[in-house]
Order: sequence, then structure tokens, then C-alpha cells
Amino acid sequence: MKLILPDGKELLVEEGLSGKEVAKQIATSLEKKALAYSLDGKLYDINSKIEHDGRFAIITDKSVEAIDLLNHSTSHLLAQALKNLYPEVKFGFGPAIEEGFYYDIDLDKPLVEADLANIEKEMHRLAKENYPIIRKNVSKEEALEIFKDNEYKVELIQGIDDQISIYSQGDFTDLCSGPHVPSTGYINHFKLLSLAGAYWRGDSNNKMLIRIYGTSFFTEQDLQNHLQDLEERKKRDHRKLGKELGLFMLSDFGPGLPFFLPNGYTLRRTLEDYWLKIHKEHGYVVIDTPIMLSKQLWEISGHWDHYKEDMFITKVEDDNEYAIKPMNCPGAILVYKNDLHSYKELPLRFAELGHVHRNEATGALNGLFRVRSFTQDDAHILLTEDQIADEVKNILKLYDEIYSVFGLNYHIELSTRPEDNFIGDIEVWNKAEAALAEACANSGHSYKINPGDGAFYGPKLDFKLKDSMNRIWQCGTLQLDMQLPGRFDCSYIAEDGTKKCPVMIHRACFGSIERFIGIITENFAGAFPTWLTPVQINVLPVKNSLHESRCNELKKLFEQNNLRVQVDNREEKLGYRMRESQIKKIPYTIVIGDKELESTQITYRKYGVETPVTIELNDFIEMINKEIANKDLLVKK
RNA sequence: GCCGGCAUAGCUCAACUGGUAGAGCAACUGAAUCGUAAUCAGUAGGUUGUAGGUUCGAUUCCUAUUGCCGGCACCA
Repeated sequence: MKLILPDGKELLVEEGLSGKEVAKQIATSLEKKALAYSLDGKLYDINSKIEHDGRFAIITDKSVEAIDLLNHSTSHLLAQALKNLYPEVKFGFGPAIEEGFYYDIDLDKPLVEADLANIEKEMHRLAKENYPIIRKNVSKEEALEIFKDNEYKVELIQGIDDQISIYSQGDFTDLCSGPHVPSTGYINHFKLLSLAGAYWRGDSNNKMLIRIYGTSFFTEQDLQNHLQDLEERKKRDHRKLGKELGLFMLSDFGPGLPFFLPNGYTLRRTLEDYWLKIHKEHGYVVIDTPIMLSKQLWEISGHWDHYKEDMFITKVEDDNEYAIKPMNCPGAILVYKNDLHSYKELPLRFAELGHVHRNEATGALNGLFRVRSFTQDDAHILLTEDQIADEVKNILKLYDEIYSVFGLNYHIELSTRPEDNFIGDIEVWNKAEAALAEACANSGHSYKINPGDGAFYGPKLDFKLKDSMNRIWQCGTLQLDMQLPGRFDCSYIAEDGTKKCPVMIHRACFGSIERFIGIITENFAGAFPTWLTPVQINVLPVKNSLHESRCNELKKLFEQNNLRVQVDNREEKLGYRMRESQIKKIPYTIVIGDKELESTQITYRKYGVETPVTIELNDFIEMINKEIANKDLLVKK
């Protein structure tokens, strides 16, 4: 059996060997780490037991996931097709990304979505031709000659110090470090998804290129599953569910300024009540500071100089300008300064549900995810340098407790001291960073370090949550601030009687209540757990004239037990109201008819479950209260 | 802010290449009083986002503008 290797070499392999043996043989011949997959489309790691039809190929010398490699090769196929259809096209980057690939191209005429089908057609044609994908190492001079008509590739080549390699398939050649699948025939199950604009090299000063997104799989089944997932995600979109469930609205009169509707307000209030309770338990005191404060304050805090563009500023007749707060820190500091503090009081934890406004770029606005008016579940902790490590541990524990209630996965990113633009003592920075790193390592969550990405005033941790669209959103944050307390001349009386300046931790767990509601709406697909959902129990009288009064009695009883309940007494058929109850994803629907009138039992139907359950009324109340106390998820995920 | 797309009834959508709008759901009225995902009939509902322009005539074509969507940039 003859195999074509990624470097263009051919290798003869004995027939009838196991896939593992074949892969090993190829790997040995290349002296490289290897991953193998079969032409039947199944993926195999070299170390796994392999059932196969005898046709295997080595595909990578790097630790590259095979699916990423396929996507990368598909982006090359896309480029080849584009070159055929639009000979004047120039290429930028074309990498594999999570769940797919893209290619950035420079083309004078705009592409529209309808063109994608045609491009796909050409890609399929080229795939059928089964061009071998051949690697060649070239010198910088050779590379510059080959790509002399493409300023983007030339720019890239000039920045490469390592070995430069090119990959060719048919008459198409691209600058690429590889690796790739052996030939275009491997690429069969893909779809181009969307068009977008993207700046060359991600810099808004550069020209904007056309980005074509797509996705590629080894089997048609995998592709179809993925496309179905994309459909499913659209159904879970919080903007759609927010409308259907009556959670929030937006108005053209205030882009990015969300309105909370009755159901959304109940949900939000429940979330905030939980937040307040758990923070009080963790030693926080709660404050509330003004929504706008005078210009002078923002000058001291530095926002006037560094953040003015994003602030809403009031215009008044005299010089006394005010600004709507984009952050809560200065307010919290004023609260701290209102008293003289002893070291014995520290750490002092001021929590605040702070309603801030930021004039975000129009193009950034997105449902509840990115808004101009939002409430941060903020806290400002003033403490001594020695207390940082312990306090960070406490905060991580608190975050873990909160996130786990919502079944959310997250990872942590630690941003450390910038190279030169920073203030304070390097030793203090090192100590602070070590405290953060240690807390992360002990948290049991994966974390990565972004060297030099910290703010000039201190290192920080960001908590990145994944939404159902697999998009990453920063929710929680934990920032050390070794600057602001000094700017405001904060102090505490130390053990030795001297005045010292405390360190401050800014931190938020939800990040923004609005964004967090968006994320959990999608995460739960609108079926909120019973403790959180706007309406917990829906009571349906079979016949109003006979059963409505009993329903109202029950409503009163449930309300006395702090449950949120509604009676749907509309003159509609039971089936109609039951359907609506399910569409609104109400956890419990109770039907009251003749049978229930004389009984101490009720029959409920739980959301997502078809069979009704009959139970003693008291047991029902006990059950639902227990569920709420445990914050159980409504639907097992 | 940038690139591209979209905007029609409260909601979801339709209206061939220009001939001034139609359906389902919701709402309202009436009948039916019904036991776990849609009872039947009728009524009303629109300056087609906004402002200009081309045209005998614009939802349809053009320009501007606002908002939204997909991304990019931004998110100390």
C-alpha cells in the first residue's frame, strides 16, 4: 500500500497491518509524533486499538487535533476554489478555529451569502480531483518570489524567522506551516457558514478584509449533527427566549438599554436576593452609591482622563459637570473614607449592586450580553497586602459556590504585570501574583496566564464562562488595585499607630446581572430552576364556574408558603392552557377538577415530564420547598 | 466605530422581474363548558422603520438616516 505523506514523500507499507502498526511505522520513518486516521472517516489516536480496512495515513507531526487539521486543509480548499472563481483575489490568514475555519480574503467586489453555494460547489469539484497536498520547504527569497503579488503574504514572509514552507494542491500554492491531510479527496463534509468583515492582522487601522467562515468534518453524520447543534443554539438564543418568556425588551429609543418585563424582573430580583444573601453570609456589607457624581471625582479617579469617551456626561449651565458612573469604585472609596478605619476592621468588604452606564460602540451591542446600562454585582474590598492571599482564596470559594448553582463551566485567566507601564513595587506585584496563582492552582479549575495583560494598577483574574453558543463571556473578575486607594488618600491606622494605605480588590461574580441572565437563559434553554423561575406553579381549573374558587384557595396557600403561583382561569380548553403552561416552561402545572374538590390530594405535571403525579397537598409543598432550598436544576442536563 | 446583511399587523412570516399588501398565532365578539400540548365561527388590525429621490405609479429601484443581525475592533 502506498501512502502520501504530508511532506510529499511516498511510503510503502505492508498490507494487512493494524492501523496502529501502520501509524507507528510512518511515525518512525518520519521520526515524528504521529496521529493516524483511516479513510473510513473514523479517527484514531496512535495509541488506541484500531479496527480498520488497511488504509491509513499519517497526518501530523505536531500535537494537532485531527479535526483542526481537517478544518485547516478545508480553508486551503476554500482558497483554491476562490482563486479559480475570482483570479484577482488576495489571501490573508486562513486558520482552523474552534468548530471550523475561516479565510480572510481581499476582493474588490463584495461577496454575498448567495455566492457561498457556488464556492462550495467549486470546492467539491476540487475535492473530487483529489489533488495531493504537497509540502515544500523554501527559502525566504523563493517565498517572496512566489507570493510577490500578494502584499499580505509578503508581509507575513518577512516576519518569519523559522523554516518557511509552502503547500501545493493542483496549481494552487499557499504559504503555510502545515500540517495538512494528504490530499483534497479527504475533504468531503463541509459547509460555508457566513461572511463577515475582519481587519487585517486584527488591527482596526488596517484594511478590512472579507472573512468567510466554514466548518468541516470527517463524516456527513458529524457535519449534520453540528449543523443541527447550530439550529438548536438559535432556539436557545436569549433574545428569542427573552421575548417568548416575557423577560425583557429593548427599544429603539435606547439602544443597549434593556427594559425588564414583569417576568424578567421577578427573575432578576430573585437572583439579586440570592446574591445579597450569600454575600452577607461571606462577611460583606452592602452599600448603594449615587448613579452620577461630579466631574471632580472622576478627575481624581482618573476616569475623566482615561475613560471619558465611554462615559455619559450631563450638561449643566454652570461649570459643574456631572458624569453617570461607568464604575462603582470611586463611590465605594468615598464610603470607606467616610470613617476612620483600624487595621482590626480589615478586610472591609463593600458589596454593591451598582447600576452603571457605558457608552459602548454601537456595533458591540448584543441583546443582554453587551449593553450600555447594566448592574454590576460589584464589591470593593479594602485590606492589607498581607491579607491578599487569604482573601483571594475566600473569593474563589464564593465564586465556585455561586457558579455551581447554575451548572456553569468556566476557566480562569491570570493577567500579570505589564512590561513597563505599571505602578508600584515589583516585589508587591510578585507577591500578589503568586497569591493569585496559588489560589487558581488550588481552585480545581483550569487556568491560564496572560503575561503582561494586567492593568497598570494591579494583576487580575478573569472568569470566563461558556454560553450555549460556545462563545466565551467574561463574567467574574477579581482585580487587585494598588493605585486607587492612594489616589484618594485612603488610610487605616496600623498596629503601630501609623497611618497606612490599604490595597483594594475590585471584584464581581456575575459581572453584569443583565449579561448573566442572558447566559443562564441560554444555559437552561429558558427552563429555569424552580427557585429562580418567574412563575413556579400554574393552577388550571377544569371548569371556572365549579373549580376556580378552589384554585384561588390553593393560590393563597402557596403564596403563604412563599411560592410564586398563578391561576390560569381563561375561558379556554384545558389542553390549550396546558400547552401554554409547557411553552412558558412553568415548572409545575396543577389541574383542579371535580376529583380534587373533595380530596386532600392534588395532581401536578412537571415541566418536561408527560406523566402527571398525584400527591398529598402538604407533601407537594414540602417537596417543592425542598427543591427550592437545594436550588435543584429543573431539567437534568 | 468598521465590513456585510436585514427592517412588512403585537409575534412569526408571505407578496414573480415596480401596478398602493396577505396568512397563521395573539387580540376582540359570539357559540361550545370541555380532565393534561392548539374547539369553531366572525371582527378588527398596516402612511410597508424614518426622510428624501427616480417613476404615470414604489413594500419592490436609488440616496441618506435609525435600529437590529453576523463578524471584526473595543470591553483600563
